[in-house]
Amino acid sequence: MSTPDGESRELTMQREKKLRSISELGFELYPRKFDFTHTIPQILSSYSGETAESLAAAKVQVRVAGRVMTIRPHGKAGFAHLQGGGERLQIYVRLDAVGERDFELYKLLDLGDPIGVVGYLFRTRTGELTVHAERLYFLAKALLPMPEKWHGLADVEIRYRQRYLDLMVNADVRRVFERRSKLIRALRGFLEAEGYLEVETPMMQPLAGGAMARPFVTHHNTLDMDLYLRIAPELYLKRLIVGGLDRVYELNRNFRNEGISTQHNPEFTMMEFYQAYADYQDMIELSERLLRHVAQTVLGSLEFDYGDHHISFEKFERFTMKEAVVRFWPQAAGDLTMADLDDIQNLRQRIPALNAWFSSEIGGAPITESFVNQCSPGEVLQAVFEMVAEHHLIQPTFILDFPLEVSPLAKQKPDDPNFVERFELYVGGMEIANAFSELNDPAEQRNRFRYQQLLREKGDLSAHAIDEDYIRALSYGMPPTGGEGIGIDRLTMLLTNSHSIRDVILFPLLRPEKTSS
RNA sequence: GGGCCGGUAGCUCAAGUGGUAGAGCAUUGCCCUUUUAAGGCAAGGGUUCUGGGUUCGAGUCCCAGCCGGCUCACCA
Repeated sequence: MSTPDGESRELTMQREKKLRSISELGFELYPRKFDFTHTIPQILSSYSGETAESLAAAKVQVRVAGRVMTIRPHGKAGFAHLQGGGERLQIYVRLDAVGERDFELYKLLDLGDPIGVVGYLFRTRTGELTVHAERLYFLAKALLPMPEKWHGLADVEIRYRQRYLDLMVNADVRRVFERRSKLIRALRGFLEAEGYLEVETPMMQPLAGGAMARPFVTHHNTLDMDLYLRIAPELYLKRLIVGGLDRVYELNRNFRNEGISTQHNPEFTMMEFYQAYADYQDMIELSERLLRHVAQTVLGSLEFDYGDHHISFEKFERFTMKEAVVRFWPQAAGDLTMADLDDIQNLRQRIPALNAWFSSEIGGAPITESFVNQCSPGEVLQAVFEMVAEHHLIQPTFILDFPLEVSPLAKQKPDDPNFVERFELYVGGMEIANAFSELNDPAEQRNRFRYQQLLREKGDLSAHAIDEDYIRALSYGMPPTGGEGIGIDRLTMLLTNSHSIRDVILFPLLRPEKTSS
């Protein structure tokens, strides 16, 4: 694929031959630069309103560069479209206007060649704004053929592997990444305005903490030590809260050595932010304002379509995890009350009926018997929540109050120590954010880590490691703090109506390309 | 890793129940000074993903493998 063979080799040889002919005409093959007066979007936005008459009177001179995307020769004249800045502008090249040498160049152009044009603007008989060329400049050769012009580039693998081709021919792909950039700028702008300081903390960590996931391992030669690519910046950001940076955020990559899916890429972008003297209720309020701000900035609206759904950021639902389970519990699995959820034996007995409903109605994998019997009440509750409620959470919904056992870094609820002050935000059936009142009692934190250590010894590779250095930091006194992480790729998916995370990551991880000999 | 679907010209796709592998675009040559999926005439281009098997005969049927997509699981 990367090295052309067979027929495409022949195409390359044809184009190399043209390149030699272009050289023989006296053109420099890979010139250093091209001075332009306008970009293609500038010409389109400035002169699209002008009539043929006003253009003929003004005879606006332009120097403009772009990639040749269409060629329509007509004997001793011809048209082409140049593409730049995601837009296209037509040029008209005629022998008597550009001269023999430049017209020979026009005839040697291939789809994909970057060129420069000097000329004046006019409208063709069909009314299209066009550059009447007076000089052509050769800027580089496309030795490999462009994607097919009718169907564009459809092969999903090539779209991801050779994203530059995807960007060249699929205008909406370019718009997705422009919007992603705008989204990130809006997030930074919002947090800066709230008095947050952007920081950078280690990507390579001696312990992979701050989340429950399996890490990537690497090695430092001089120190002869293994390091982990971070699964989260969380524990470092809270060390900064201890240090008195009362509002910090980091917007960067995390790495998790887990499966790949439409919602998971091994490296993904997370924005985590921590605010001293706040709790998770404050983070809910902040999240609502933040999401409304970015939707308004990026889309100009609080409402948008996501697949078949119309989503609105006007209103955010709130349920505790237990409320959500009761609310969405399927009739097919019998009646369920809040009281039933407090009785783990009762809940366990209902799993078979729930599994039967799930496999027939939803088609997912059931909760296994060994999971139900081995795991803690909190883990069972979370599994049941994900099974019955998650796919209902299309409109923005905060799920509050998670079980203690699945939340080793969050503070307990004062009136119910089996649950913690934590929420996750769901939109479009996806988990978008995760936040809690940060646990700042070092003794309690050590107990939580010890519990995680037990899970680890039982073989749970994603259980949290004990981080004594972090406990030491907490022991200097961390103020009460609210913290949150927002999955930027998923938020981008929502705001661009993308249904695979690979469509919002320029170069998603792929299996290595098979080498052609 | 499991399930489902797919792999035919450079690209997008066709080829009843097994019977000479085709089309459009792209490419090459010629004609054409306002076209835009420009047009006209002509030409070249294939180990049908790989390896076995069944058959007189396989793009088509069987087995194994490779690659990709979707989906489920782990996870955010």
